[in-house]
Amino acid sequence: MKWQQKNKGEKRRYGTLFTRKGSISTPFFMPDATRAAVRGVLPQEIRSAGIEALVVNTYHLFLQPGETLIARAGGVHQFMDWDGPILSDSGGYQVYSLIHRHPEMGRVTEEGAEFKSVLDGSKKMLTPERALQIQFDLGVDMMVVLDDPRPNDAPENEVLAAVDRTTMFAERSKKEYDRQCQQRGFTEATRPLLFGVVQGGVFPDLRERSAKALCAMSFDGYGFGGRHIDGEGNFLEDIVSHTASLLPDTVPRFALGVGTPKDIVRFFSAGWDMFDCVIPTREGRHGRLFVWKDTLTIWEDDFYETINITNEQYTEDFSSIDSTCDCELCTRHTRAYLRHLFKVSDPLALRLASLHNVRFYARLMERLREEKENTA
RNA sequence: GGGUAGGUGGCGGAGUGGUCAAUCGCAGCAGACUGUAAAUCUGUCGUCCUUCGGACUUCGGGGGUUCGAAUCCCUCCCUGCCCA
Repeated sequence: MKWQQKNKGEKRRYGTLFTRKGSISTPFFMPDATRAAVRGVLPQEIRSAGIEALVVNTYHLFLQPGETLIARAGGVHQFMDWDGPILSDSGGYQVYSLIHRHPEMGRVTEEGAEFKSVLDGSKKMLTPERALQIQFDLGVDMMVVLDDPRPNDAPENEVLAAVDRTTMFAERSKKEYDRQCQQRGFTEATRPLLFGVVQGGVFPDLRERSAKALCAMSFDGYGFGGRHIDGEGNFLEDIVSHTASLLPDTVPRFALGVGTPKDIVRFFSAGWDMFDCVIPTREGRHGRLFVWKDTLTIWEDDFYETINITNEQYTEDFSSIDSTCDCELCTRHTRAYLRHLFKVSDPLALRLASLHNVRFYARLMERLREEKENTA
């Protein structure tokens, strides 16, 4: 058993995920350490913020520095100094963000994803098998199969084809996974977890088709693939709930790339357990800070707000970013100081802001777990 | 003292008779960001008016030429560089 739910049968799920690097209470959030670093922040600081697991990226580490080097370094944990569980995304998102959004950057074929490297333009082939091999070389604890996400405005026939390709990729991935486990001598207790990713875009029947095919392969967990918002930014509540309902309730559900704090709460309420997103770090680097509205519970819609710290109004604001936050930034510095650090482009600004937002996300997950008695 | 290059919007710096309220960069102001091509990108950026629009005042100062001047002429002021 890799995941155990404490409140069986309920939609909002509280459980424990067991990985070979230890167990984690769900729901939980993983900051993205795409290139084996949570941009600008030390692993120790991430840990102190209450984060237990990270996400690294197969495609990016494959390109640089290469999985062989990381293997020689003793694996990605040792390489980046992170003891806790690490999940690697497969490069499937890059199929979407690089190839589908910029067709000149590559193409997806039946064989796999053919990328034009973002570093030097050279051709890089990522087959489902290769993606798995790389993840084994990285030495991560949770793996994701290569998938083929499509934009939500893609026509149904295109999404159907992507679903079937994702299914085919998943089959090959599973086969390669079993082969690798055997070859590397992993036991049931030491093997990394493998996640399949449900595609199907905005079409319920395609989500069903995808989930059904994947579930037949018995993955350790399933991901919500593609995007959960439409072109206007509306949350696709029905698709998110529907997709969760298609999955077995005995395994963890991973909402890939989710999301804003509000979206995470929505996903959780729809039955999802694991999250990762670039928002806390990227938006932190861009000067947007998450702040609690402390009179409200997280089940209400406006439980937080964001402030753009570079705005003029904070020039002489000597209060803390969030008086209820226990991060380095909030306990020791003022809004005016952080604004100043951004204005003079000091790297410290990026670090403090990222760390604060990560702490906000970690605290959000704590509150999701703590405030369960308030669930209706 | 002689020569020479120049003085343009907060700064740097284009433009050298109309299409110039004036390219562009920086700074400023605001917005975006969801499995990271992101310390990035977008908008705005003389003043005033509610606007896709309009009005007004600008290119060192003053005067002039012209239907029309940041651009041409005269004059004054100022700065850099070179020679004494």
